[in-house]
Amino acid sequence: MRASADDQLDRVFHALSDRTRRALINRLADGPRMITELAAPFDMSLPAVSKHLRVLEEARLVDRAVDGRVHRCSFAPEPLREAEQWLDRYRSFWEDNLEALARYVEPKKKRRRSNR
Amino acid sequence: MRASADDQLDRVFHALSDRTRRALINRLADGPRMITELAAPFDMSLPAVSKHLRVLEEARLVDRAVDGRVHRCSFAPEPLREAEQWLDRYRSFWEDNLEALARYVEPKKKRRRSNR
DNA sequence: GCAATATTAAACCAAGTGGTTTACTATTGT
DNA sequence: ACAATAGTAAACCACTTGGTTTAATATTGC
Repeated sequence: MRASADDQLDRVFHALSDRTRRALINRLADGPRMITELAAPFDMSLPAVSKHLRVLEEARLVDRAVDGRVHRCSFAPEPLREAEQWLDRYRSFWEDNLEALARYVEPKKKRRRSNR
Repeated sequence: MRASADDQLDRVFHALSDRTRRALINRLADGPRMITELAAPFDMSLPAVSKHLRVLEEARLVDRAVDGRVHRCSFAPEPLREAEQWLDRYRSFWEDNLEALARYVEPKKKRRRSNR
């Protein structure tokens, strides 16, 4: 029943690929919230938000503590670190671009990593 | 016809949510490749890979230069920077976790950002 | 000219997505 | 006991996804 690292990255990036879910993360980063609270600002039904939260939970980006009839959701940042680690392998590429831009507007520094 | 920043993030994270597409990016990071070359290691049909490349192109993660019958694809890193910038707003959260772990295994440094 | 090569197009399919509405369950306050 | 509240479940829908296979198009080498 081994969930591969690829499975986990699939789930995390998928979870992040919807703006409603990104907004939910953003609100949760301010602190735990019950589901009705979380859903309030969104122009969609409560079950719709509930499903989005489930996707976030499956990606382990959200934890849920049930207390009576209230489900209190909290932000679980760890998977974002995994996503960031994947991106990090390509950081030098886009940083090169920034450097290229810097060279263009302010041609002072010397280039690094010109071999591509 | 304004493509919002959210649209772009939707497309990029969606593009990254499939391991085949992540693997394609990984190969392209070694340098431009024609499509047949790119498709070779994958256990799927050429049209399937072609579709994945289209998804990557729509997310602007891949550029294509057509030269005769050969389409040469190259890695376009810029959108990864945008994705990383989104993630960056939450970096302190998972770095806190690393600090917590560090404190646990090697309880020497003092804590920062304990207020959550 | 013609066969081989590189690639997309089109039609199809099963499964998944993102939303709805209408129940339903469980808990709480009075 | 009962009404209100918090949330999920289930059924449904249109659309998308990720794959297939079978054309079709364009270019190249001989």
